Amino acid sequence: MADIAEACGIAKATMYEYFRSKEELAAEWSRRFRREYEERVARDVLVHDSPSEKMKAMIRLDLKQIRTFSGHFLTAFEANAVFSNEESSFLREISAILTYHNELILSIIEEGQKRGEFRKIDPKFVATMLAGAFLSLQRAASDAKDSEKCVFGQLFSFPEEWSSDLVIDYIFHGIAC
Amino acid sequence: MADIAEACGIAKATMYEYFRSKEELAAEWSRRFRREYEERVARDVLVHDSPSEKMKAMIRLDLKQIRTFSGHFLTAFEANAVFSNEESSFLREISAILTYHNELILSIIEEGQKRGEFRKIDPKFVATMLAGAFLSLQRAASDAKDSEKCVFGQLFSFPEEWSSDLVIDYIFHGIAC
Amino acid sequence: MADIAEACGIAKATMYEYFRSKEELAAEWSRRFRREYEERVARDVLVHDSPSEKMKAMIRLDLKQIRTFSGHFLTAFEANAVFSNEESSFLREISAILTYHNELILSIIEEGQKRGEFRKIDPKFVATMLAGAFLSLQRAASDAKDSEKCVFGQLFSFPEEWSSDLVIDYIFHGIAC
Amino acid sequence: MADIAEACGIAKATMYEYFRSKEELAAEWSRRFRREYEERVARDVLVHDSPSEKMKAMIRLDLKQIRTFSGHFLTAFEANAVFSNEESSFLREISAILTYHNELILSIIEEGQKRGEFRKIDPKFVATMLAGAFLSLQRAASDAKDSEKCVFGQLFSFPEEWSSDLVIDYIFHGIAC
DNA sequence: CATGAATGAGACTTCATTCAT
DNA sequence: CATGAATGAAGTCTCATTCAT
Repeated sequence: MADIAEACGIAKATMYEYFRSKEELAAEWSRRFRREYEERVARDVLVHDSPSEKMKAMIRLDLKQIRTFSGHFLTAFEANAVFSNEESSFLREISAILTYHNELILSIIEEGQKRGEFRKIDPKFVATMLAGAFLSLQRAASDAKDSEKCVFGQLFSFPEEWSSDLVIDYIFHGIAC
Repeated sequence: MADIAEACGIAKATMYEYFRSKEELAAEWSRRFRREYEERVARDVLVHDSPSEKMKAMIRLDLKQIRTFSGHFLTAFEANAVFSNEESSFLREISAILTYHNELILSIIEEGQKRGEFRKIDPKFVATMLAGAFLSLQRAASDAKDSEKCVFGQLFSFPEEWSSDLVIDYIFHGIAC
Repeated sequence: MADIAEACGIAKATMYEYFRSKEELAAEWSRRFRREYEERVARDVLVHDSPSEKMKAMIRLDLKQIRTFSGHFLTAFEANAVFSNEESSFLREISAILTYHNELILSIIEEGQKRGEFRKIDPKFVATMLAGAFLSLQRAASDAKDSEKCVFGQLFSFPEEWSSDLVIDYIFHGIAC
Repeated sequence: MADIAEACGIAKATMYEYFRSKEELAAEWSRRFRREYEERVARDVLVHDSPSEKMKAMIRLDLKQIRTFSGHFLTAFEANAVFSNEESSFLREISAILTYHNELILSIIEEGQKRGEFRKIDPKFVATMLAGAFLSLQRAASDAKDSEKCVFGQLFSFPEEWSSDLVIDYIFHGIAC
């Protein structure tokens, strides 16, 4: 709280005028991110008809998100490890974000399998793989920005060449020839 | 520190006979994990000749690790977000683990591309994707164990069916038909 | 201060237009209570000639006060324990209320002893006893209103039957046959 | 907590080695006081047969307590006003002390009325009166010790002459001739 | 070697108070 | 005159760490 207050140029006490607690601040941050993300999905992803197109659109959206707000999904993911109180409105929001993302992937995969566009792999497994891919890219992007907190950055830094086309190609066709 | 001491059945103060600080304890834990992992890689992965076989062996090893010590890679990954002091011996070790893992993948991929076994994709990108995949599986495994701290677990729980063959198939051939 | 402002339907800051500080607000509240009490004493108590009648009138007045504004004397009494800053205008006022009450009792008792209406007991002691009696009744009345904060209320609740006649009889003749 | 720590010559943090919270510290203090008081009552009061003697013994005990530990009953009484959280182990203890004291008085009075030693006055009322008397004496004693926090002390200071005989006489026979 | 006891530094939070508008 | 917004000071509590025994 002290660090955030200082970064905002206000006093610690001032933060409590806007958020009841640290918990509530984090929850509100998550809530806004989720709402914004859901709107974008509705606008950019769900408008497509073909599951393959939906999948590609989602990958493009996620990559754009990652480049713009590097850290959101990542923090959401990690927050789970740091906060583990019961009855945490923050954790509940975090959970809602990840659940939403997973179910989105799930529904796309399942529809794609029905239509014969995707192979028959356990869709939950695919969703897990994709979530991991985005998480890792996110991490790379975040390291690129803040080289002090860097782990992956020493090796990779999410360069421009890692376009959505590259990601789509990898996810659709794997590494084998 | 109190929790660890209790779990070990010793007094908090006793821990400082063996480790200079919490930081150093974590660093030592990472160090041992890395050494052990490197030994296994030498024994199980590097013995293979073909890059494809090496890759498959590595996937099998990582999955076994995940099922056995669910939490190590994950914690390593997340630790980066929690600890961000400069001059942290722990962070340096964490970084060493991830760097080792990445360079292992890198070298396998590059060799495989030379031999024509893998497609020409930026090997750093592939390493990032693979790291993400393992991370996500790890998370699923960890959620499966402790359903209270669960995020992904509400959907996925790393079932037995997610065999190394499934992971290999996905990574080698992607989701497209 | 926030609670009081809300109860008054004004902003916290507005309170500082009328009172320099929380301290001063409390002091003014005490001052008004004391003035009002002194007026009532002049009107209802001092008009009597006989000390016994004065004493009875005072008991009746105090009981009425207790039933009407349960909490004033009590708060005055307890405030002493909570606020203990030196140089407190509030404490000085509180002290003035209790001092006034004590000296009133004192003068009645002393006159009553001169006239042979009361036994020869240290009048200061009697004043202390009477103050305690009123305090305890006040507490009972306050508990009766707010049973959540109740301590005595679990046993006693200041019922209607505890009339001024009962109090007068007890104070005049004690418990012995 | 800071004040108590300083008075004990230890660090604030050290207090939390012995008491889980401020609340628990207060509760433990109350608990010990109550146990000690109950033991004394069993030893000095309940051994008597006649209710009058019991009453006198209790008055003597309370006065001795007041002179020795000035502040306990008083603080117990006032604590009720300061702490008003639900689920407060402290408040529960405080309540237990006052309830114990009240029920002791009640039982003595009722027995005394049966045996014809006391007049027929509502015993709950008498208990309330007596509690008030002790409270007021306690306050006087406390003021006498700490003249800075003094309210009553400006008038009264619980002199030696206020013996238990004086209190007994007053409570048994009142102020009238 | 092991530890009970102690603690400094810092975390989150509250509240009376101020001040520009 | 009234107030929304801001805050310093203080309060309760935690935790990694130290040290005498």
